Amino acid sequence: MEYNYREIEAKWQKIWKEKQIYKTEIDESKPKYYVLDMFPYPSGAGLHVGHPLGYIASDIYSRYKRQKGFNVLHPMGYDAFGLPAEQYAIQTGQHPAITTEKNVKRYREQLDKIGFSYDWDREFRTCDPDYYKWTQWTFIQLFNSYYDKDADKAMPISTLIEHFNAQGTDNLNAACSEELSFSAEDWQKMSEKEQQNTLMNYRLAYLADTWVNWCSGLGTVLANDEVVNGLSVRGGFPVERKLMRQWILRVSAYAERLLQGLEKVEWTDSLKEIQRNWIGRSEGAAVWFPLAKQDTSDWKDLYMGNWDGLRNEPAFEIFTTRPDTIFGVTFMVLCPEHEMIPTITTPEQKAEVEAYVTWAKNRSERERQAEVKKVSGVFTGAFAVNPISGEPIPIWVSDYVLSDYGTGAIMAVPAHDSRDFAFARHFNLPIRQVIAPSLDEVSDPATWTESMDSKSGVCVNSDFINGMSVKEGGKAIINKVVEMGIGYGTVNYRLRDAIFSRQRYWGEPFPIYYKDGMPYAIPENELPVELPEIDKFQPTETGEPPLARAKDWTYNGYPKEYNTMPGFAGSSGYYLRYMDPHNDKEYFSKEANQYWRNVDLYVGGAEHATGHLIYSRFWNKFLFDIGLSCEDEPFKKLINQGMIQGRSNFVYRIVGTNQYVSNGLKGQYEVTPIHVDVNIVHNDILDIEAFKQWMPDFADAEFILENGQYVCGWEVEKMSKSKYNVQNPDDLVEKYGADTLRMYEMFLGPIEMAKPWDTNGIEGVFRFIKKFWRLFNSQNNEWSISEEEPTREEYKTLHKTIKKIEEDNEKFSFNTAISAFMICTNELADAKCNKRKILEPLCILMSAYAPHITEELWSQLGHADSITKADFPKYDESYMQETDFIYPVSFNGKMRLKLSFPVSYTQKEIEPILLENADVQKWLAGAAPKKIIIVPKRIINIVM
RNA sequence: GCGGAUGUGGCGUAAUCGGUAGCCGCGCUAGACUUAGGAUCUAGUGGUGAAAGCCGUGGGGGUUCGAGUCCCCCCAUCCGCACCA
Repeated sequence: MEYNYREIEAKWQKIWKEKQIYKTEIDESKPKYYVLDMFPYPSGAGLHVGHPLGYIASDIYSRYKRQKGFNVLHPMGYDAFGLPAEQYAIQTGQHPAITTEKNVKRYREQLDKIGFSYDWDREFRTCDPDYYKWTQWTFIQLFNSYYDKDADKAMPISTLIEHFNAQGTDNLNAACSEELSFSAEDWQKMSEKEQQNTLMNYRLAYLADTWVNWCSGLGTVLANDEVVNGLSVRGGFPVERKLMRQWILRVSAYAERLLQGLEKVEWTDSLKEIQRNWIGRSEGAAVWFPLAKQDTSDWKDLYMGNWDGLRNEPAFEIFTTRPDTIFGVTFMVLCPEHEMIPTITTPEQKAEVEAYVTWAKNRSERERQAEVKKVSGVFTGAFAVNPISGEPIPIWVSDYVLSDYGTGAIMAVPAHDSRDFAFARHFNLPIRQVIAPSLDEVSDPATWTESMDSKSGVCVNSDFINGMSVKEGGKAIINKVVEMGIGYGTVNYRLRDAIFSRQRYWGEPFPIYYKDGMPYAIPENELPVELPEIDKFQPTETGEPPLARAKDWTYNGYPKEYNTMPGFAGSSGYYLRYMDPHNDKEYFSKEANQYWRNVDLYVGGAEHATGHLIYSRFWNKFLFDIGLSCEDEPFKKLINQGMIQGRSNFVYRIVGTNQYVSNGLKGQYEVTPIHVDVNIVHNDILDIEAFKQWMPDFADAEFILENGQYVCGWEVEKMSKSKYNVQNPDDLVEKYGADTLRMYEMFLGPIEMAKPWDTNGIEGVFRFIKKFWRLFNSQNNEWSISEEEPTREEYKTLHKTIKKIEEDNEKFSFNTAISAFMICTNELADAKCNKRKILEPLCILMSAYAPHITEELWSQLGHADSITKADFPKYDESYMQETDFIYPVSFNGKMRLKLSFPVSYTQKEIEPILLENADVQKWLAGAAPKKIIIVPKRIINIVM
């Protein structure tokens, strides 16, 4: 029989489906292994060859683990809510559910053709009400929880209410938006609304006015990782800052645990580093700088409020990582959004400050980022007091201080901070050195060209901390401010709370209604809150989100929330749902979770480093805290597949003509390179007729050829439609079959490396597959298998391959494994080996890579059961043992010749034979060797 | 600017511990079969040289009997972050 991949692949895909060969159930008799691909968004464009790269790798590993006796969970589904479908709905009026359904279907068709071993019974989509019910349920749990820092976990909000009833805020150590202080009595006296408002300060899902990334082009708010260079990732619309009332998740409460958890997971260093940077832990001190009265100089007198209640008096809380430099503070800077600005600005400065604040607030994020180096700011006219030195310092406003990091106010130390330095130089503010390499190496800051940001050195000009190191000085200052009651050592994180509201239609509705302006959760037994039908997918005329268009969008007469949840809501806990996807009583059963626990291997792109991979870790940790998930890290091992780049081809048009010159001759003309469809170019040779028909412009093109051919130029670029370098997996499956595509994708190189896709190379893998087929079939394409006992050499080839494949599978080195299959096939073909005892185990080895052809051969070998049920062959060391070893003999480290010695020979036995050898003599040329190094079974080196 | 990664033939890549640099493919060259070849098979293929040989893993230094691999300095490319106090 001839190798007919179309027939074979269709046949087995059908049988696997009918027999539900990949259906997975809990099986306590086997160890579990959970392999997951990152949740795909089914886009309208379908898959290109870059997408399945990770899927193929995870599929190979899943199949391998099954062969090794594991019960493997390998599911797939769709992250189906999202902006593209909704944008399309806005343009065309077509419901996003219809678009999504269509795209999902296309994705599924493409995936099915590649022969993946997913358990499709577990498939779900984030837009299924059966699934988003649990997204909403989790939101309610977050809403009803707060973070207790002493217990270091989430706790029910009812516990917090008990605490308030008993002792107010005394002894409370909870994550919050703002430090509050009230007694039990105060609490009890509050109205329900006031109490609800107070609780909002602590909830893990809370409602607050916040500065957001507003994208008017999309009509919604975006997360930080959805904005790049001030433009939306989807659509590329400009993004501005806007103050809006939003749902927010208190992710920051988990910052430390998110950081610590990275120690426990096997991710790449670079990915962990990206997360560490994103979390951005920095140790330092919080210090209150009191506002000064005018026209006095003693600071206790200057200070308008009383000493003890500094926290609540007119004072500015600042955060600094360099408390050791506090004697070098010469001014203070507030962010333009700082609430104290209107109160402290003096009448003379009012107009100027207001103008600056207005300008700064209205600037787009893009403008601000583009002009980071440009110094701007304004003096408020007010002074603060340095509480340690007692000096008055001017208070400035500048947008180099950010409102959402620290407290939006800083103590400026221009001598030791480059940004403060630039600001001081620009506005001519004093610069005072307080850190020097040593006590006698003080210099005049007026002569400096940059600040001294280094953390090594000693404190100078710093009163009681003079001579101390940066570290000691910092500690001393923290002790001092604690003693004075005006500060404390603390840790700040760059990680911000996640804004969770989107002003869009195509997302999960919030299970929330409003009573007296306060949000309340809809009872859990009434979930899901289903997405309503609306007439148009646009905001209302009054600017409300699309859900405001829904008829009767109320709960017991109270209005429901108009916002929907963001894209990351549904993808934050999906891996847990796969464990028990059809459960309508709970998110997932305890039993399923106890068995499957967490994802052992997660495969996907590095682009999710700061989005999905932070949010889902947060989500999982919360579910861990409330006793749902039994593991606090969701993804044990993670592999980032490298991007597949496109390989573009070019033709060169001579400027001003319709003449095209071949690549080798283009230097002689002035030319414009033009992208040409890679599908009409073969091995860089242009199909001229196809080119002429490709576009009307080229119909009467003329060519200047070299050696009778038109040679195209090429370049590695992003794979994109506009560059005509997109490769579609369907076309390749059609032309070569899924097994060849799977193997070629893996053969390209290490999985985590970015590499260009070059379709030319696929022929080599196709040839290999056909050669592999011919091991089982004679030259006349007749099935031909011998039952003869293999030779020792044949066994050696097999067992060498078993060993190599096992090692390579374990380390995800699939490219080298395929090379091993090729070597094995070449050796067996050379030996004309068609023996069952060799080919059967080889089939099993290769079935993880090429499931269709091996299943077909397996069945022809007479097996009734699927090859997917076969065990991984056992490696037998004894076939590797050799009596002789061929030593490379080098002179001064350069390999010159090879000599065979019995492996049992020692240095003493080898040396005399070696020195007598004629070739060795020739190389020695009469000289006596200084030293002879013999590493057993490795190398001989003669030093001359 | 900071952090991370990567540099090996014309191309994708390979090389457990420091031990034969270039495995496996693509492409290319020659040949066989063929009406034909973008099919198949065989042989060759890092550079240079007639050959012996010499030179070769981004560049420069070092350690070593021996360095693609370890150490120091530099260069290039890619990715991430970027007023984070």
